[in-house]
Amino acid sequence: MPRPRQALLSRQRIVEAAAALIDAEGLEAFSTRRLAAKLGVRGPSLYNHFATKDEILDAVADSVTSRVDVSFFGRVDWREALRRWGHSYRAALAAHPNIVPYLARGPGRRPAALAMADAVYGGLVEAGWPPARATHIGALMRYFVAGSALGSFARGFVEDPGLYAEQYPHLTQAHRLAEHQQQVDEGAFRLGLDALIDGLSRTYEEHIGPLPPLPSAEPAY
Amino acid sequence: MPRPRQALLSRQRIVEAAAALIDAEGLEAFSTRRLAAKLGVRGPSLYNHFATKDEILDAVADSVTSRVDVSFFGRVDWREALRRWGHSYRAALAAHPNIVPYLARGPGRRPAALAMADAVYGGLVEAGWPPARATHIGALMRYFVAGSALGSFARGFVEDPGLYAEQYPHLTQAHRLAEHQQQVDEGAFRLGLDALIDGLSRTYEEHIGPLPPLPSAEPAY
DNA sequence: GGCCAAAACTAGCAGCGCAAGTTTTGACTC
DNA sequence: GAGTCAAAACTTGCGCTGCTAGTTTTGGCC
Repeated sequence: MPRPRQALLSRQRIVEAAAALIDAEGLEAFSTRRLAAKLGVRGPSLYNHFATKDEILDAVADSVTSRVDVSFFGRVDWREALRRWGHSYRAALAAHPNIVPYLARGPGRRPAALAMADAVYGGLVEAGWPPARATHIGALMRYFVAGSALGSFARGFVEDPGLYAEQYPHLTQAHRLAEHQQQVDEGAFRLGLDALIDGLSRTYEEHIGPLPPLPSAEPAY
Repeated sequence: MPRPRQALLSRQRIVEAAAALIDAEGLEAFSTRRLAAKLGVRGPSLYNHFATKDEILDAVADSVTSRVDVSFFGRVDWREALRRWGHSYRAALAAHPNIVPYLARGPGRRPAALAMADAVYGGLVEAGWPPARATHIGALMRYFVAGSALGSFARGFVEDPGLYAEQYPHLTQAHRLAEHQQQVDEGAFRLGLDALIDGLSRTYEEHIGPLPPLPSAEPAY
């Protein structure tokens, strides 16, 4: 087939199909030929729109990042901003866990990732954090969120009671973790995020200054 | 070459060479043929010792995990145990960052990973944490450590001042992050780990009971 | 109406994981 | 000591991979 009257492909169509393929089958199963087949086209046609496979992955990664909400930095108390950002960030990544290892390479030249870093860093500095500490907080939040979205903790345990019973005296119930996967993973994330922000608040009070009381309820235990 | 008088390969030799290759060139560049070449052998010979490529990766992953120290769980205060474990865990993973995405799939059936989970969970329950919370703490620590070892935050920013100057008002210094990569990444990890443990301590006091004072110094700011 | 870039194609390269079958060696059994 | 068998290397080959090169047709612009 030579050039068709109506273009079959577009960057957006490719990115959407790529994201769907990665979600469904994982990063390793994602190949240019399989992606092309999904789009009704032969492999090399993709190279009319992207220079390399990595460029496609970059575009998918940035479309995921673009769904993270950072609008509240500079608008609400930094603790609350961090909390909302954390949840939004995790939700965006957990919706596409298979590209998280790729995302974790850092912002590179991806505009959405850079815009997110800009908003977070700016908001923290404005809130009184020294620049070096603002950098650290942005980094440690990425560590925690990326780690939590990278792969389920609960699903990492095999559903085979016999495996644990013998050798691992405290893991006799581990085979049931997969049943409660979402509660375990989300509960752990919430506990960690609340603890993190709580701990950072104390650091702030010790080294920077008093914090206003937060109107919101206590973190759920 | 038929069967040699002295076996050229062994599981241990393969695992060591595989770890070195992954460290040097990354998970994607790691292939059975390249690994075999490094060992002075043709690709398929590896299959006399491992059934699949994944089985080799499993063995590499477990050898990394086996270097994490969990000996202090049940022997020192849980806060101190968590702190030491966190640092040991991160050091082990950061020494081989390229296999972290593979490791993050969870313990599976790898003995070192299961032994680590067993020690941590047992120690936390013994310290008074309810079982569900002990699970959460194990999970959130893995999130944080794996995220921090997965990829440098600092190196994720391109060393190109021009990229940031125009569009990202707060990132004018981001191009210099790579210079201070280790300080940034380790500083962020330390700040986060201390905050995490601090926050968890308050949760403990609120819901479980009083904590003894810790003899060690305050966390460095 | 002529020209050129765009967007599809086919063919092909070097490398991939791994299965199948071959050969030689070493250890064990009688 | 002879016979047997598994172990550990090999070669060959399949279908897959990312990507390059060159081809054909189309549509928009001057």
